[in-house]
Amino acid sequence: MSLRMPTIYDVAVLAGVSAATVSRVLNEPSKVHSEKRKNVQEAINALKFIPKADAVAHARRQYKKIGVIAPFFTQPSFMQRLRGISTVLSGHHYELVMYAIESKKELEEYVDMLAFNSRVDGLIVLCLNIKNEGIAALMDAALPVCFVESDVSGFDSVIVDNYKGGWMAGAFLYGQGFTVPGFIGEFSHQDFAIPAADLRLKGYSDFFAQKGIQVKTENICLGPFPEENSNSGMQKILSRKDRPDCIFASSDMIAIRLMRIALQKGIAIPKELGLIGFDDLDIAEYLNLSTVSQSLDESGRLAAEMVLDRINDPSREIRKVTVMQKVMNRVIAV
Amino acid sequence: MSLRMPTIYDVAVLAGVSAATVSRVLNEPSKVHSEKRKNVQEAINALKFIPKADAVAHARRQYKKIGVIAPFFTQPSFMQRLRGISTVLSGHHYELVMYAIESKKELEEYVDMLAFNSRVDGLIVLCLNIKNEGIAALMDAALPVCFVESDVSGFDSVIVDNYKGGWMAGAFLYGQGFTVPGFIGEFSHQDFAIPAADLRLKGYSDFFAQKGIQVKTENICLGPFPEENSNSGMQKILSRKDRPDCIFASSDMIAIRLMRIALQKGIAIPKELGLIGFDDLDIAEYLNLSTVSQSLDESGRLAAEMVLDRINDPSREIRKVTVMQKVMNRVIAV
DNA sequence: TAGTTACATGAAAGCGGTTTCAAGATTAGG
DNA sequence: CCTAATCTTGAAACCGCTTTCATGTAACTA
Repeated sequence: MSLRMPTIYDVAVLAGVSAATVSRVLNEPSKVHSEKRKNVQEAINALKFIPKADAVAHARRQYKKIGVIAPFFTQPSFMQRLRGISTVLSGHHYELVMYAIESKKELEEYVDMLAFNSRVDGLIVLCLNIKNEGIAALMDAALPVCFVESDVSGFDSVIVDNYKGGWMAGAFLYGQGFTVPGFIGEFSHQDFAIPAADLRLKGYSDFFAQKGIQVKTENICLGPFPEENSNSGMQKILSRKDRPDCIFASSDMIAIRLMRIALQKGIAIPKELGLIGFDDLDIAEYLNLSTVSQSLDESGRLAAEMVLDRINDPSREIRKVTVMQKVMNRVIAV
Repeated sequence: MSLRMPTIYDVAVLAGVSAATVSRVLNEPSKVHSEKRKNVQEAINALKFIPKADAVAHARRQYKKIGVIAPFFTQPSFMQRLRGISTVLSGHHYELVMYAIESKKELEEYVDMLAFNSRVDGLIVLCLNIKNEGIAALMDAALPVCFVESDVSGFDSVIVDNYKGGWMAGAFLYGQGFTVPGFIGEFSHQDFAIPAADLRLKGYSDFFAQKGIQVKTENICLGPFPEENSNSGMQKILSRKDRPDCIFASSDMIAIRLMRIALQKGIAIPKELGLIGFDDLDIAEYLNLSTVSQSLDESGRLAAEMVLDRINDPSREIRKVTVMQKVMNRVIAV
């Protein structure tokens, strides 16, 4: 093990050229005479020279890093978005650095730091409610940012139409002949995260309202989950004589919980109970759960592409993309 | 928006001191006379100076970044490990950068790059089978590395005893009175990932063998999952007259799939069918699935701590930690 | 053949901090 | 009051590349 790794100067000396020339063969080989180029290459190989990413970044003021900030570990859906982001970034040789935030305070600190201390070339913000000061800081810093699930004026965003998603869930269940709608969901209790479930419920209710059907209060069950099992809200709703004949769960995680409870009670899905979730997590497909897909992977991909795009052209017009949603109708085969 | 962000030199000029002094008040305030220190602080505030992380890293040759390399998006368990890692790193102001690998080739490329081009201060390798050249490169680079789930000589590791885990699963089911053991699992088909399921099966079989019971071939169902639903291997096994009375699933994901199938068939768990998974994903608790916990969060935490430790003391002895496993006995309450 | 133009190259100036080292100013010790 | 030890400080080197700019050559025009 060599104590000191070779530098570009070592290569330059060995090849009998200047450091600038070595840099050129590394970055724009065509600009260097073929013969010299060959020498330099040999020197590079001989010394096993590999440019230090750090020094390159410093000189170019380009870090090749994109930050992703999100309350990662609260919902599995983030991971799926991350997958989409990761695919795009690694294809463009960008690093993905995770900032997992867990409190309002943390959020503010991270935003400030990311805005002003030159750590990343761009930022993707997932489902986070950044307040005005933070937004101003990001704007000031002229950092390329893409918001996912929130529409911040002056910034690119990937938008999820939760209201419409709820509407679609309603339409799906209604289309299957169900007429006594129920809802289970968990409203966000974190002040720094974007609330989504309530919008979904709104869309769902409005759909049924428009058909002259009301989603009754007693058929709405709000988390937090998991809770005590035996007398949980889900249990109770399903046990009632006049229980809803279908349920929209505001997320797949909640839906599979309900699914288990229902099956355990001997209630067949979807025969005796309509069920649709929201997200389309991998696990939904795995368990054959019908759900409203919000194209998680793709929303990640989109966000990553938008950030990369803006890095290349910081002055391009602001772009807002609404992600496609679709109902995944899956049959729980027997 | 200022076109140019203030540098340490701007601060120095404004405060009437040298850059070195500014650097000192930033890093070792006690070493600078209180009066000057006050001036400098004021200048810093006035200019809203924030040191560029990049420049600091370059000067200190310390990036404050730990890389985590793993086949992230293949198994949900990685995310839970990541959570443990993330907690520790953010507590120590280290960034977490994800390298998601998806092929053997990618693995080799990333390892080489991480070893020699100075991107990270340390590396955590999850469930990856790095071949000798790669190991040698890491060794050469003297990069602090911690392997999780593989024991590489000369490096710190967090080890999971999959054989023992399988054994424990067997003991659990046997302890509940089950005597016709079945197994479902998915053997790794990726040449770059650590195979775990087969070891678990081995431990499981050996436990029963030692009780004079054989895990019959026809009661073993190997993936890949998901497969065609109606005539899947899981379905078939559960439909047989002489079906096993208990099942060990090599991962929670597989277990919950089986759980759904069983409940749907009206087979009560654990009354009519014993079931235990492996991993203890969040979802296992959520669905009340009994499982062998491999302390995912903690294994992440441990790995992160070991890497940080070694960064601080590169010459400390190699450390191998075996992660605690325990059976989580959960009752699927009615 | 003289005058341009295009190409190839190296010196030197960044990038923005940290850290060593030596010197000057203070304080302490005798 | 003099010498030694301790504090404070700034100059300068350093981290390891990229990139601009000026210069020297070779290749093209007219």
